[in-house]
Amino acid sequence: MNRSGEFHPAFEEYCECIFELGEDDLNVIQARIAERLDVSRPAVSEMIKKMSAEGLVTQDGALRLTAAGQRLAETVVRRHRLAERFLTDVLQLSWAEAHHEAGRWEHVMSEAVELAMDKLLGHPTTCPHGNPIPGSDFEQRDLIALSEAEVGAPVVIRRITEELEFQPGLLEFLEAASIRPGETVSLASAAPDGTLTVQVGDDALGVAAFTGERILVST
Amino acid sequence: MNRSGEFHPAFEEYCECIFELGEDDLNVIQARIAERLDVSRPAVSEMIKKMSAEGLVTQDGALRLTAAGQRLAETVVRRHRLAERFLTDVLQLSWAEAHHEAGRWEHVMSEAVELAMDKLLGHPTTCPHGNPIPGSDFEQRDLIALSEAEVGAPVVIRRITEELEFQPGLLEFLEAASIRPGETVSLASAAPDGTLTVQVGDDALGVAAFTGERILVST
DNA sequence: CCTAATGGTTAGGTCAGCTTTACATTTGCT
DNA sequence: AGCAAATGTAAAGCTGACCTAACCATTAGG
Repeated sequence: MNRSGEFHPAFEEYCECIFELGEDDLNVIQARIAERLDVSRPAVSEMIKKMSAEGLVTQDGALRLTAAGQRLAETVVRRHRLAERFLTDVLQLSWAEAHHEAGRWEHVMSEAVELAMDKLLGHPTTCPHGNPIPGSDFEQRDLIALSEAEVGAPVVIRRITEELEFQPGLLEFLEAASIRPGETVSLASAAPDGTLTVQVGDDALGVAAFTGERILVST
Repeated sequence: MNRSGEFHPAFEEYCECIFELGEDDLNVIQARIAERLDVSRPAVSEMIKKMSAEGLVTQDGALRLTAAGQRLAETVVRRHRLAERFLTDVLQLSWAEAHHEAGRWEHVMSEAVELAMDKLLGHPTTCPHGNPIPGSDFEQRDLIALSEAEVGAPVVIRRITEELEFQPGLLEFLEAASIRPGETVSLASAAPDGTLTVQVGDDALGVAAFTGERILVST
């Protein structure tokens, strides 16, 4: 396996997870990693220890990726999101299929493939859900949560946060309802408990508070 | 991992190996598998026992794939060769890169990807080295070994046998020398020990006996 | 300020897929 | 037929990545 120096699916998976937790503005702690990767806390503890020994993370106070860890994480996330773009744009898979597939591809793509795919796709800056591709010339713009949008005002969907990809079936649901980057929608109403009613073309759609806070839009 | 019923990289690898040994008209025995997969004979013995229990192979007398084993093998080989085609034709990787990459992709591609890739590529019938893609409408034609060709007579390269892909560096060498399916070459001479001199355009190229016996051509 | 929940770690165990060493068979000649 | 080489298998052990049970440390609120 280990043909090219690095390459360690488990380390890659953990680095990616830490990276994405940071992206989602969540507390980067072992317990969160355990949840996302669906493994026990001891498993994470053990793994972090090994990664620490390998110089991928530090644990002085907070859990942080080292420069090497960051590099590895960005590589994996980049490959994941490029793969997703390829799978949806070229092979016409659905979001959900693409997401699962990419979760395996990311550990298997070589640098040559990464480069070739990037070129083939015309150097995309985001994955199909709008999350930025590390290393691309993605430009940050001011986004607000869908739940923060003004009722009645049109907004453009920009990004479905990585965290939502862990909600079973949600990607399929959002894709089917045309809640995807680039679509213009508006808030029909917001219930006191945070549940939203979103107007998508002629259709109204109920969106849970948790979800509404994790869909980013521009005004 | 195991989301879709089957999926067991090790079993896949062994089934594929058995399938390809058969393709190459070699004795399908554990010792050959051990060599090809670069593992110890006991490892193979153990694995075969498990695969036997899973109904993938039988061992009554000769080692044989069952119907289920054959199906799995064909799926993996099909994915491998489709991936190779994609990697060379679309992503412009070299043979050698494609071969290594495909060796990982084959275990990671879903059926959806397999179908989409097949369509994208226009239902190819062979991999870049000319080996047939299982499930495609590949048509067997009469081929002879390059070593059997008549000296001076032009022949068309059709197939670089799977066995040669295990010779380190050979794929790169052949590709660089334009020994690839579709090319017309001729035998300039054949030494008594079987070593060939092949005329490729304006260049002459020495080819080992072992290699010459495993490159198939049509007259 | 104390308790309950949350988070990290230790200890001990499992499982897959390997390894080496050793031994028992085949096979393939001459 | 006889013997060396080639092949299969048993035994014991390793490693990576996981698990549960149990325990301590920390945090957050009422």
